[in-house]
Amino acid sequence: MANVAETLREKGLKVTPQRMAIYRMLCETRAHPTAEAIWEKVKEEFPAISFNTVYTTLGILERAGLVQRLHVGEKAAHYDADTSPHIHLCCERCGRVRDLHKAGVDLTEVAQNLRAKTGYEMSKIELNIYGICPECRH
Amino acid sequence: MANVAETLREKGLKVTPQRMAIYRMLCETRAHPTAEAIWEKVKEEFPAISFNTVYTTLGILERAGLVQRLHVGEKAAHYDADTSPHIHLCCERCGRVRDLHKAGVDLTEVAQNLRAKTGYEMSKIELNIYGICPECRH
DNA sequence: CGCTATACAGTAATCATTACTATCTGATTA
DNA sequence: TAATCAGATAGTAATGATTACTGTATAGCG
Repeated sequence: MANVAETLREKGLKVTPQRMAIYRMLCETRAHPTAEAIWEKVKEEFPAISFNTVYTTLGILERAGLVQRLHVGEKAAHYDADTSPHIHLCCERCGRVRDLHKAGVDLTEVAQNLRAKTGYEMSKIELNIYGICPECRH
Repeated sequence: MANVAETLREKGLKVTPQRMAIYRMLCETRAHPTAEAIWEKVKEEFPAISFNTVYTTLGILERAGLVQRLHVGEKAAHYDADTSPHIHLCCERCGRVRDLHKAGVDLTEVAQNLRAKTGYEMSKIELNIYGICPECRH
């Protein structure tokens, strides 16, 4: 995370100002923004950037393993620069998504056990929990 | 499951032939079909049934707590008449979704622990694992 | 600097899902 | 059993997220 340009180059991606802005923004937030929210933020720096560029760039970053695409709920996807497997808590009222790293469940370990038991070659594990956050319960 | 009509009536839903066919089909399969697949199957019995009716009926059954709507992958939702919280294994090649009830993780217990720890009022828990199934690995 | 593959902006197309509307039907009451 | 009515159905249109396409611009490399 020290050098955004270097990280992109290591993955074989061309380094462009738009790409750097998108990836840097994701690394600096903990809010799990949607593509639209990322677009709004990056437009402050690049007023001419198109939504399409943001969207396709996020897909490129995901395929390069630099960001995680989250499918919480049924609406637009959220993005996370933390690619380690961890739990996501999603408030059904305000839509906010939070990380939960320590929860008594080691997802990597669960995946390892299941590989031996089921014969599946695991590639991704998603644990999403929905509910109402303390703030929304007044 | 003994009597589909009775189950619907208990939930305060009107009992119609289309509804019974949709719900019965879901109870009898273990394949986690999409709305489209359900439509194709039910059309054998009701050739005039519309996709929309299948789709909205599935939403009604979900809201009544009779079926579970699964968001595995990024494509169309899958449906499951088993509403207990359990793990879903999804093959990224053939798209098949399988249940996994015993996996060393008690999802209900995880949710209980998190409620105390985070203050969230949990309502739903989703654990999806993606990979390649043994069959698709040849 | 000049070349080439690829990124960008803008727009159009696709796909799942939801909304709308005019009939039709299951359940209830007389 | 017939009348009534809330809600279900079929058909179609609208929405919203995602993907595809196209002409131009730019990063990386010699």
